[in-house]
Amino acid sequence: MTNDAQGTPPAQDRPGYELPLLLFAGFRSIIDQLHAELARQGHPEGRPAHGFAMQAIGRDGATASELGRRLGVSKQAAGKTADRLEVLGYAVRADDPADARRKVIRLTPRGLDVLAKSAAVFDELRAQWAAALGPERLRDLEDDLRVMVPPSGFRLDVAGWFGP
Amino acid sequence: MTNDAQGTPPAQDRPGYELPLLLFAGFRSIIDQLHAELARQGHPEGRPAHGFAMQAIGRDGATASELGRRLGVSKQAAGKTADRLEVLGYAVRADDPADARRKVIRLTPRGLDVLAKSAAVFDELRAQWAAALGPERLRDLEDDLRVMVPPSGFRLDVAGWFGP
DNA sequence: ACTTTTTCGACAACCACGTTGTCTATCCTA
DNA sequence: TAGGATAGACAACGTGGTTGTCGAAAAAGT
Repeated sequence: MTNDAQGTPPAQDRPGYELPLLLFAGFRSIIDQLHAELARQGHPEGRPAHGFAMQAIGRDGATASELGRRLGVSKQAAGKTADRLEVLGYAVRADDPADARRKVIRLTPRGLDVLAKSAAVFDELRAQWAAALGPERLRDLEDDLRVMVPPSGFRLDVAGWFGP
Repeated sequence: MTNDAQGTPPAQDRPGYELPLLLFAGFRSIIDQLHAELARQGHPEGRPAHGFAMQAIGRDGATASELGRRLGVSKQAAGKTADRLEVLGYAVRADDPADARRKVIRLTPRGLDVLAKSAAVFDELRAQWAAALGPERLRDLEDDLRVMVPPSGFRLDVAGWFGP
């Protein structure tokens, strides 16, 4: 036995702190490239948070409360994001004739365009990764990540990083 | 040739948008577990941003300007973070006798304790990944990420997500 | 040695994005 | 029909960024 005692962790060939940094840098790199490309394609205003919100709104629209639940934030925060999307021309709010309380947030054609372009850019970026890494290694990477991440949805409350 | 034409991207077996989500979820999962464990070990106040800042301060200390450069944020933002670390008891500021302008931010024993505990938890978490995935696959994952992320340092300006 | 330029820290104003709490209107149900 | 749950608006606040300005101190150029 070389170093499998139960005291200090055995033979960490690599420091553990690098893993989250690499994951974040990878995420950050993709997002930055996406938005650089979107800016080039006529959408210079979008921010990552808007992209996630629009994805969550989807083609069918959503109310602020629903959006908040999907994004893992409060309905007030979701409402503010919707305000911003409205100002930027990516979404509109409409009354729901069936329920006078609800105001459905729907994407405008411009918003749907961002969504479509984003999907295309994401695919293109993934293809670049596949070309650099090899398709099967990228699949492995994705599979491994899928194993390790909790199945719960993706929370986007990056403001206070949790905690009050 | 099955699908290597240069038109539309060939046979995207997987949608590209999942990759960044998985990367972020992996990062988020590790960070959340780290802070849950740190809270359990007597540091319930720490936020991810503080951890990164303390890492950047290091054992030798740093000035606000240096800290800002290391973190990729303005010196004012770094100064605010230092204020917060000071309030939380993780850092202190001291005059530099050699340069009356500089005020060196140094970690307190409590701050160094967070750093040490964080390193241990990161190692432990990485060991969990290695156990679940297999050590060589985890190494592959890290290597692949290292290939894809730009060599430039890790920017932590998560507030406005870039842009004004 | 003396001016000019750079750097540092502080202060202020502002913005983005989250939080809680409260309030009213509306819908659903017992 | 009364009561509870839900939607959205509004306010106050916290945190973490950003710019811009300023004075003091160090460095650099004559």
